[in-house]
Amino acid sequence: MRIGELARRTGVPTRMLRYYEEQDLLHPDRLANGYRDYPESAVHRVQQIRGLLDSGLTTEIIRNVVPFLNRPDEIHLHPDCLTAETAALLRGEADRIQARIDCMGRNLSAIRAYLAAVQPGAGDGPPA
Amino acid sequence: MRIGELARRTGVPTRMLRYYEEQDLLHPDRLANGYRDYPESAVHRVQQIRGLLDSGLTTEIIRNVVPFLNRPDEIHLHPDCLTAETAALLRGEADRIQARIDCMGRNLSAIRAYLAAVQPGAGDGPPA
DNA sequence: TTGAACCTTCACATCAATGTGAAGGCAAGC
DNA sequence: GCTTGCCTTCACATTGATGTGAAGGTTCAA
Repeated sequence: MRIGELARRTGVPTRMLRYYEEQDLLHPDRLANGYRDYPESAVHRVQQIRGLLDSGLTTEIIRNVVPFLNRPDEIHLHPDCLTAETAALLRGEADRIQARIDCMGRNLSAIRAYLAAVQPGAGDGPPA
Repeated sequence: MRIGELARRTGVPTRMLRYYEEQDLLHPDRLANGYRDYPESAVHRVQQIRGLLDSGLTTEIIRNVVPFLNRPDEIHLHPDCLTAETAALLRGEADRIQARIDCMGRNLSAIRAYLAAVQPGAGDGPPA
């Protein structure tokens, strides 16, 4: 598909899709006329990128982890290609993501606890 | 304590501590000479702010939720002070934080699954 | 063949978070 | 008193992710 359709289907502006390509997060083919040509899987890929970006990761980090996020049915990288350094880097990123999740989880609990204490029964479905 | 000690104890530069104050995330008292005077609890508060910032939240969002993150033993806000709008806003923020947690959790799982598939036993403790 | 709706690249603007440093006031010790 | 180290405010620079728009090529359909 071309860039406009991908933008429509993901809600990500074309400007950003080109930026992600510049940052080596996407690698669309080119049609004869120079237009970018994205595979169907790009929709999922873009959603992953957006989620990671929204979660505070930089494009540099995402560039490192995104090759490993493909669906299992896509064979894309042999374990042989995974150097020890890359694996360590990946584990490091995973740990940092875990720390963020933990941090947000703690704070979220505090917020929810506060809301529950102040307005019991609100937000978790009506009591009848 | 003064700003220098807080910076040392949290690892956050004084520049940022002043910025967080400007953003209404911190409200230190002032000594007679104009120096900022932080309570002991500011250490924890700053760590919360850093964690949320690292998790991709903006200072605006943090400003909205941070008053409700105090320890339960600190009575700081009567339920009366919580307008319906504030509660709704808070629930909205909570939902967005939840969405981030979910998103990061999915990506984290994918990364960990990949690592586990490629290097079973690494990172989860030695097999003996 | 003209116009609309795509696409291209390029460039400059913006915004939030942060770095850096100048110019100067205050406090403690020598 | 002077130096040293802390603090103050102010301002300008930078970085990463974006917005915006110009100038122009390509379909396609009326």
